[in-house]
Amino acid sequence: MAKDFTSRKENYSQWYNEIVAKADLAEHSAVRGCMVIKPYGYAIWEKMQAQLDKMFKETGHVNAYFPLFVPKSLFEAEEKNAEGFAKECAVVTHYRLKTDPNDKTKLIVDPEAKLEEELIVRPTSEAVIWNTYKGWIQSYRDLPILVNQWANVVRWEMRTRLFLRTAEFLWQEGHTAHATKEEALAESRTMLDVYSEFAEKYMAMPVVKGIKTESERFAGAEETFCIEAMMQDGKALQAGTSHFLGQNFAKAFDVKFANKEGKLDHVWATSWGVSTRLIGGLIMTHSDDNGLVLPPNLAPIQVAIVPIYKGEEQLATISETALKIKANLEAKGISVKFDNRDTHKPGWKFAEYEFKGVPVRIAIGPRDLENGTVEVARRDTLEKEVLQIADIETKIENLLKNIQDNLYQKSIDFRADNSHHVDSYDEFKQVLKAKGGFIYAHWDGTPETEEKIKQETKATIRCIPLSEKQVEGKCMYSGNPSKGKVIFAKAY
RNA sequence: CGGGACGUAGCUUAGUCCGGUUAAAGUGCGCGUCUGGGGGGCGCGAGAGCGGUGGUUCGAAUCCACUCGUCCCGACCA
Repeated sequence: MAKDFTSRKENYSQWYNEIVAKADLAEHSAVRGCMVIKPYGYAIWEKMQAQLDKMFKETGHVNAYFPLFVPKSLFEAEEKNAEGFAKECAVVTHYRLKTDPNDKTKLIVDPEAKLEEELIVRPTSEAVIWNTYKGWIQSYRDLPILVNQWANVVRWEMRTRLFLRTAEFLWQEGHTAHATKEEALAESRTMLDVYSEFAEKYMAMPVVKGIKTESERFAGAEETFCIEAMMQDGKALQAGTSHFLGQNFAKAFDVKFANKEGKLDHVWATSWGVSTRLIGGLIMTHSDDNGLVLPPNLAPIQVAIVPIYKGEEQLATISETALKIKANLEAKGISVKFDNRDTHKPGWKFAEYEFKGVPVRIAIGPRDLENGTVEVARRDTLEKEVLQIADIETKIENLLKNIQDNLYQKSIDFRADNSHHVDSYDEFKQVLKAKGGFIYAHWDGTPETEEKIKQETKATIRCIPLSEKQVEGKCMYSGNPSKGKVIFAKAY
């Protein structure tokens, strides 16, 4: 079994860090707060990208690329957006280095090479993009613009954690322009649905779709929709956001179009994004005390085949069977690794695939060849069974589906067990302390109350859930009228 | 940015309080050998000058100052 693993119960943060390190997903880099995403971790990101990209295109979007740098004058154009991100921007002030006259082995910033205007390393791309859209849009015939970009952004965070919060991260950001408010609103809801479908079907991570309160809203947005997931420590993770930007950016960048009536109007906008943070969510949703657990739909390796053999001859015989199974599985679109490395023992490989979260492992040894069987182990439950080799491909295919469903169901159950409804503030504090998780409670809709609850308990309003039937009541804190319950939780 | 902890071989750590020969162990790595259905055994070998800089001292991993970085708890945030 896995050795030297911190358990979730012992120390949840340490457990998380160890999984990231030992499953070979990422490591810290020489640059403060920035990570190196290692091949195995990046492979998960590629799987996510491929699926999301497909879904974006199915909903009519196309990809483009905009620059990393944002001139300060553009950045400051949309006031609220600029203000919201100002505290965490990296700024380029010079464009040249030169040899240090005092030490020929060193370089210094050439003071002669100061930029006339500073460049902001994008924390998000609304500014450059809307400045560009200005040139693309004259008429309603130019709309809508449905563009996505895969990019990196930089937010100079104080405290970073691999995947969950890094100073530089990878993401996609969709930026759309529309002729009407209704269309833009519908777009932001469509993308919210894309995100939640992706989270639930591919990540097997249940999410609550909701609306952010004013204080949690994206800087520059009229409305922020979000998906919120629950991690195994009961804390909430904002897994994706979709913003209805109103006409804020169109006004800031003077983007107008002539409508069918020939009148000029400002364009309506949305933006939406998910990031490498999803990998953090994926880890914290499914993994256990033996390491990473990956849902089959996103696992870079879905099936690992481990031969057990003595001598080259036996390996050759086993390889024949193994390669046949591999080919048949691959024909079904299943990714298979036949691990015939002679440099590691079977037991070592078992352990490795286990903490790397490979959903299914097949072991084939001489005993199996005699009996016409293979040993199949599933990562989610750690169960092993010996199966007849006949039609093994269909059995594996079904098993993968089964694992995917099981992980999702387990997460749904976990969330249900850790969601609570409360009516009074005392009860709220007690449940928050004793159980954590999502707490549904009435709130009077004011930022003041929200802030006070945050100050007193560290819990924030994660969202106003969209699916809940909104039943009126009284705010648990102020006693004032409430339009419906909202979700409180401690968050990442 | 505030509070706390920590930086010694690739990794995990002992040694630091109370300075003193050649810095110790496990694991990992290399070679050989026996092995092979859950991180295998035995033998041999390579590998660090103790995060960095500057001080104190006859002598510094150990004491002092500064600095960089990491982790945890807060504040901020996707």
